[in-house]
Amino acid sequence: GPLNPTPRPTKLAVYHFGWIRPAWDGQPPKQGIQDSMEQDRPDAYAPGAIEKKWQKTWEDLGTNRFAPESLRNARKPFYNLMMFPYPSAEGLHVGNIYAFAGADVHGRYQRLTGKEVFEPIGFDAFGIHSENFALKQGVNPMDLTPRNVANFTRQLRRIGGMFDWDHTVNTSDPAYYRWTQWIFVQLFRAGLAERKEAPVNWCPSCMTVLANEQVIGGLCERCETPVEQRHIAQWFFRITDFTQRLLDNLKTLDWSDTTLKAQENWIGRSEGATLTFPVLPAVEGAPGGGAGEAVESPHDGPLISVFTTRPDTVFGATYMVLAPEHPLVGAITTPDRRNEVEVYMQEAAKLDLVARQKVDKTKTGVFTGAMCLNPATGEPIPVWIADYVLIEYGTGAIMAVPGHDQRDFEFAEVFGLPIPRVVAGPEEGADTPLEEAYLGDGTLVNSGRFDGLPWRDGARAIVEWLEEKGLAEAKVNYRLHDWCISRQRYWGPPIPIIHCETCGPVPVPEEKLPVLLPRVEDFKPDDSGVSPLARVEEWYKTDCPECGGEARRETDVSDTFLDSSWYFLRYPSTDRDDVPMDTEITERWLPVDCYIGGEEHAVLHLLYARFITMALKDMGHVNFEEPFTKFRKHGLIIREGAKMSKSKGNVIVPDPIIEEFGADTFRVYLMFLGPFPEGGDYRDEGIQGPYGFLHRLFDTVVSAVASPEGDGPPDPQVEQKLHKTIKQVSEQVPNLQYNTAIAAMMEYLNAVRAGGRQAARAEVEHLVPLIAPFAPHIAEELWERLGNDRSVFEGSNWPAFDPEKVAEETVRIAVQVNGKLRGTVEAPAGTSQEEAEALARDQENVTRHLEGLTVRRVVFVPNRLLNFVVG
RNA sequence: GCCGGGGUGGUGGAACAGGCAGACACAGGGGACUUAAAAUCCCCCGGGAGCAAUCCCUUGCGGGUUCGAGUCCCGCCCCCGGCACCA
Repeated sequence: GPLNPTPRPTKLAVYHFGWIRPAWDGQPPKQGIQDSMEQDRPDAYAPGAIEKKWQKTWEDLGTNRFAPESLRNARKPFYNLMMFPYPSAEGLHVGNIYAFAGADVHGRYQRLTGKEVFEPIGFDAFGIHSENFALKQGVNPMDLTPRNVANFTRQLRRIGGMFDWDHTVNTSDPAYYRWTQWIFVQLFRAGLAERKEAPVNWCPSCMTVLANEQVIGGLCERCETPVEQRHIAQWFFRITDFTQRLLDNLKTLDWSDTTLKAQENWIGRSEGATLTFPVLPAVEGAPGGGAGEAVESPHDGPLISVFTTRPDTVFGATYMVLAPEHPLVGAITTPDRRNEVEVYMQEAAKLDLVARQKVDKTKTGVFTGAMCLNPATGEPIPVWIADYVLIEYGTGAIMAVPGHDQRDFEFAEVFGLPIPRVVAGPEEGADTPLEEAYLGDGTLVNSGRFDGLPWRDGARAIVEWLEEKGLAEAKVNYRLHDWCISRQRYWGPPIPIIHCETCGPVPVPEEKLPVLLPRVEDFKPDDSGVSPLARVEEWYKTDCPECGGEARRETDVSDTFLDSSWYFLRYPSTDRDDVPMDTEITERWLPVDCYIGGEEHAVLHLLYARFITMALKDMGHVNFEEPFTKFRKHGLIIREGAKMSKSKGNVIVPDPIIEEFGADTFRVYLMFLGPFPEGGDYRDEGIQGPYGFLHRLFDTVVSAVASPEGDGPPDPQVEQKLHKTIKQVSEQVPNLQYNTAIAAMMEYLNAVRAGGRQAARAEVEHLVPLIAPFAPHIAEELWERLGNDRSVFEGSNWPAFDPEKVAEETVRIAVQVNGKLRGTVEAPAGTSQEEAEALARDQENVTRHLEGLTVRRVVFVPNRLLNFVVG
């Protein structure tokens, strides 16, 4: 250690495996507070010095770095991925460290079991977040980002993760976004990227378009400003072409259940039918229509088609509703209603999404004057427009069944429309009045020849019946929309398209990539609906790659989520600048073996990454379609009852804590707070526990090495406990049950030191690799002091337990009388019921409770419990 | 409203597959060592009764199944996260 300085090692060109004894240059590092208190004790735990020493050793020897050849030839590859951070100006926060430490524990564990673990980290540096911060500070993001990245890198090294710094990515680096643009071009060529004018979510504060996924309850997810609707030409990725595959593949993934469920809900599959309602010609006076007879043939007027999940209720459809934006509104509105309809449409357009989507808002709407034929009843029904019908879902129009849809019920009540019953519950008849929409199970009533059918069968029969007339079609609808990737901002990869008046949108040829983002001092977005790049004429003026004529570059940049949708594909191939992915290396290392990240990305990032991977598979660029074999979410760190945030003032800055206690202690503490997948409650004093534990561990191992008694045999009971501990930790660590694994090691160390006894080396040496994933520096130091000349992480140092030693020799059997504990007996394992009963009856407290009572039954669970049932 | 997850000491949290509730740790109290501190070590630590042995109560609430329920079933209450006029 620092006390035995050895010559400075020469940097060895040996990567990853096969390095020789680590050495250190002997310069005493700057000491933390705890270190300085220990400076007069030669064998005291000095985390600051130990951590400096080992970080330098790992760095000098390239312990965690892969040479391209090592990547190519790996025999037991394990790709351990964690979600890369956005490099904020504030630096790493505790939440980042929690996530990275937890993922690093997993990677280090895998490595201790002999896997070759690739654990990269990078920076999600493009995006509105960085840009807004740069604007606020009046700095150019091109200057700010490298500073933040440098600071993050320093902090990341300090926490002792086994990151491969030779394979890092920065999404704002042209060497990276060149390939992000390449992906855009591939999608364009495959017909998966298209430009269309569409109503989009516009954040008036961020002054850009947001994807649906970035609108939370009608508010911008970033600044919580109410989102407006705008119509702009945008680039969309056709993720909806993959909907069913994205849904079906979920079954094949080893992911957290909650994450799978979130994806499933987001995709939002609904089964139902599209039904067609013919609009009746506007006739003066009474609207026609032969009552009682179903429509027999399609007619030549406009048709309104609706999507419904309840075609069985079509007999109860007493009116129709179109979304105010529905294209047919203008065509069908009768002249006398035109003014009122116009006014309503304008009102609806003005409302922002929050106001419009208020569920408890009183229903509003207006009659268009048009009538439709209900295809089932043949009755004319009025067509309304109302803002509770959304243009973006289904067909933008509904058949309203007030008896069996609560929203329709409320609307019908406001406007005095009829509310017939067409489904009757078990206790109900055809005429049972409706107090509210009836949504339960039941059979059809008031539905002509379908009366009496259970509603599911009725639905099928009615669709078949209407299908024959060409008025219905079974249909599956999804909630998922195409992914709008255009952003009218500066800090992102320019979309690699050139607009030519004669050729239309032309992709920038692959060999001309990247389209460099120019340095622009005035990058403030404005309300114009176009990117600040549209103000840089010398940049956007260009020639058409096809006809050579004058053309204009696309001035929008792409969504940050596109940057992060493929970064894991790039990491192993960063040695190649001629291709996005090295085929051989990609086949060897992907898909990712284990991905650990926050649940906040359960739908956005994970869905986009799956989509991009699927698209690349179809185009032949990769040979798998699901990028993450296994995904585990980590929890959140709570402090003072809330998620850490600057506004709540409950943020913990990690650097001073690492300075005072060391990264090892901090890591162990974070992992000990609570179950990793659930998170935990950060309490400042709590770090004392893990600190004391590592301290005792250090003292115990050092004294076992130094003292002559340390060479003696292990105490049999301690040894038994050791094997049980190895078993427990080996089962829990791979399942991310870190808190209980640490507790087990603490318990074991307490047993080793019980009564202040001298520990034997044989009792503690296996503890070192067990703690190594959590506290890698102290583990290396102790491993060295135990006389090993190679890293504890080299080879397969994870200890095995001896099943015979795990088996109990004596057991404690609980003795109950009528289920209440009245004593325990110690007996050899495997003691029979008769023997156990005899032992139990020897106990005074047991006999006292049996006295004068008849034992009716005895329940015996071998090695665990004996229960006398008396009465 | 719908879909997840949860409710256990002063606190964070343990508890295999229905079998000794409260592991491990923090905070608190007492002690050893020390001029003093740090570090380390030992003891106590859910509530109530009792000198004690011991007994009673206790896992959000109310029922149930069982020899036995924190764990399973039924009905509630509350908290957290996600989705939400999605037809």
